[in-house]
Amino acid sequence: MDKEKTVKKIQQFYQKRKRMPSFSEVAELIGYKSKNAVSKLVDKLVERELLSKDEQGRLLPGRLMRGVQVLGTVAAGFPSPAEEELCDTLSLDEWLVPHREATFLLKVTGDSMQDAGIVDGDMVLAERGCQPRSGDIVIAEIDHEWTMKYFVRDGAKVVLRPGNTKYPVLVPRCELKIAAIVRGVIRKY
Amino acid sequence: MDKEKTVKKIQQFYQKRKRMPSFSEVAELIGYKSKNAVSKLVDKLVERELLSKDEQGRLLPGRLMRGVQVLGTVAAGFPSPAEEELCDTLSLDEWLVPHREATFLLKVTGDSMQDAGIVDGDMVLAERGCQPRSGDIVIAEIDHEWTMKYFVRDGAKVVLRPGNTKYPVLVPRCELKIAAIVRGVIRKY
DNA sequence: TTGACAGGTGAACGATTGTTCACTAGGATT
DNA sequence: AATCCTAGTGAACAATCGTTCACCTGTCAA
Repeated sequence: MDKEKTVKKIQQFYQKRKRMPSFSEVAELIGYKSKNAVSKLVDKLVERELLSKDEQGRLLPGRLMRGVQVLGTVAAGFPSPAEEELCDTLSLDEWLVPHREATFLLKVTGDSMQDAGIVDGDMVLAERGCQPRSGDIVIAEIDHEWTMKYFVRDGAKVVLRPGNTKYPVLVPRCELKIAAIVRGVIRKY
Repeated sequence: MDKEKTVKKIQQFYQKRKRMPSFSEVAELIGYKSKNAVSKLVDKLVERELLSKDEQGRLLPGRLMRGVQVLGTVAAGFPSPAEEELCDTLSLDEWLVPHREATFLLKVTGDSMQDAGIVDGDMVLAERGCQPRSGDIVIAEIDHEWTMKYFVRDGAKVVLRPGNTKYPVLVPRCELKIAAIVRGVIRKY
């Protein structure tokens, strides 16, 4: 049986059932009648690092299961199908969210950050409990009002600068609380 | 044992081991000495839809395992911790990538789409094999050169319009191939 | 023709799975 | 004081898990 076909079948299984198949299930997937054949096949796939196994022998989902293919750049030309094989794969969840507990998603309204490429309707990935550095985009409460702005430290003074020349720079009068730092932007069409 | 604590322990286990724990493992996680207690506890968590089970009784990873919290909008004010409990969670992979096989990630170079909020260094999620509609952003080969532009249909004529007034509209001379449609944009800081 | 070898079958193995039963201890209610 | 209910223990159960063995085919090289 073709090894690539097997991996694809397992990928489909994983996507549908949200877990890795057992050896018997793999046998059923690719038409084998014996778990042993699967065992040998899996061992070879593990050797090639296309799959990996538990300490109990169970199959583990690797990057091939969750990820999305990563190709080159647009301007540099479109990669040919032959090159795609060599490319890496990436799990969006793992890539964008290193700390699940402290991270949340926020919908953006308004155009006050459009020069930063963040427009109305975008989703913003924010991480709580971090120390902001000058230049970071932050979710902040300034004088009892919530906004998303650039965090700029100018000597001892701290201001919030919008990413749009239409709006003024905000200087905190009585209070400034930084709730979270923006770690990523997501837009869906 | 606190039910929320249990779910969090399971979440940690899932994030570390990339699979759901067995009942014995759950028992070890939360300090039980009997699988039966776990069985009853899990049944209640399933009733509350905090977990779900296989047809074989095994635990399945739900949205709680993969997802990121979704909060409200920035301009509308920052939700209080009390509200967060009610909020939904979202798996980025499942949300952004409905068709894994046909989707890939591309790095953006240049500023030809900056008015669309796509700037240099962004990652773009593109889907192969779709019919583009007028107004979609596409990855295209025009006269043997690859670019990312708006796809605009004007009667029988088709042009590629950049998202930046600095650049001219592209009218295909000899050939225009649409390779993929841009489904999403991802930026990481 | 012979030998080696990869690929698959089928059956048995111990280990671990989720489920189920009987049972105990502690609170709360009646 | 008597009752009910929840929460947890411990042991037994069939089912399934991954592994391993002997065995049967082809195919390719010597």
